[in-house]
Amino acid sequence: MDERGDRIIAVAMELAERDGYDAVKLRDVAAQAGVALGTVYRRFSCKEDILAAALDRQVTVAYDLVRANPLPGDTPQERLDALFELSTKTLADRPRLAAAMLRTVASGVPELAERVTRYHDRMTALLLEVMQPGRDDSPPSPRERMLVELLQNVWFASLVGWTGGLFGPDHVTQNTKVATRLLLRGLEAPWDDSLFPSPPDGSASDSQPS
Amino acid sequence: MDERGDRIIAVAMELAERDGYDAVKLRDVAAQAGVALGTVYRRFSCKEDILAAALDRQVTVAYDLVRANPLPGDTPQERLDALFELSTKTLADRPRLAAAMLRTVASGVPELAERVTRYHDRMTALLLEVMQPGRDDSPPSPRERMLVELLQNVWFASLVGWTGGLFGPDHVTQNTKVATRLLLRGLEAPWDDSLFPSPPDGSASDSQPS
DNA sequence: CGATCAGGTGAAACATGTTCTAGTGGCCGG
DNA sequence: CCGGCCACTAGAACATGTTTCACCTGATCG
Repeated sequence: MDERGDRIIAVAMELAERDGYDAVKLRDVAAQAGVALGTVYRRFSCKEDILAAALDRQVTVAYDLVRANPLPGDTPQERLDALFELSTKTLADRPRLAAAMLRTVASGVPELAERVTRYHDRMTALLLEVMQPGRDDSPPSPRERMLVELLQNVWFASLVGWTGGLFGPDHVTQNTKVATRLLLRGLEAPWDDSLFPSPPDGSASDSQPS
Repeated sequence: MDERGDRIIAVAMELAERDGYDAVKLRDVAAQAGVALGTVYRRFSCKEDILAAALDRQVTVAYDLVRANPLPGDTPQERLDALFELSTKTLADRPRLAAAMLRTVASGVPELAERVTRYHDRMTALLLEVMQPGRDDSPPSPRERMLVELLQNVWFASLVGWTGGLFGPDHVTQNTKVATRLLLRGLEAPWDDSLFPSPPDGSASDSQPS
């Protein structure tokens, strides 16, 4: 449908992949997408909006992929490991594109809040799906929400550290793996539920694990 | 000593605090700092370099403060809570400056790698100091390193979520608090040390906790 | 003293994100 | 068919990060 918008995103991703954020020059994007510069700005509020849209697209693709081909592993921990390893490898294959998209997420531009929220929510849904394959879209328990949020935090921040040159992609996988184990283990024990905020819809909190 | 460099950083912070990242216009910075534009570029490789330097300065101030006035709390957990709460509040008081600095850290610009590393290392030292006040600079154990790294990850990513408009600053404190508890608790149990990579200097790994 | 040099200055020039304008063509309700 | 409207286009215009240039000043060294 939105042929033009799609082409713009695709071209921006190509340019970012090849030569990084600065190489995504909107005049080039417009030219290679076969549209005028004004059209780019009709569809997207700014340069970073395009890359945020690219991220949305990427995570949607990943979600559909995982729904179609469930990840291997008999436990949530194994499947989470598999997911993060796969995702990190995918990003590491196109490091400049990854850096450009991460930078966009962290830019804090208010116009991007909606897209970033969408990205975040889809990533959350993906993690929940991986933890419990085939779950309906029943609301997760507060502790599930928290676990998934913290794992995303660790993964995201580690990726930023990687793109910032602090360490290599292996470190990202490593951090995430350790976090998964520590957090899952930390959640095994009983908890003061006051730690976990009630979900916005006010559903009942889950019971303690055995 | 570096009167000019200091003024440049100070002016950039003022402008960022008042009106955000885009308001840090280098011509204005130069003018208000009383130097020529070329001088700005002699000291800093780019706009983001200035903000990265500002972040370095901020974390150094925080470190000295904590060394001088130890945080309250009888356990590492309590002191970590106090540190993150104080730090988050400090950032939340100047949200635009915080957003500008976070954005800079996540920009992935290679020229910033050194400063970002310095920021990261100082933050690490700060966390270690808070966990064990008055510790000499003996190298931390692998599990201490990992704990501190993961906590930084959660804190950083939550801050990014806040500056991106996903939620308020309370959520940052909340996330960090829960992470502190889960990770500390997760670390109480014995661990397969293969999870924790050896520190770069090759010092012996620490023993299991009782 | 005179040469050299590092750093500073002011201004221009350039590159690119962003905005604006005028014109064009197609589509739609009447 | 007509008039209005909306998306698109080409291009200029503007703002700001970045680079470059020509020149100056003060310190240092021989």
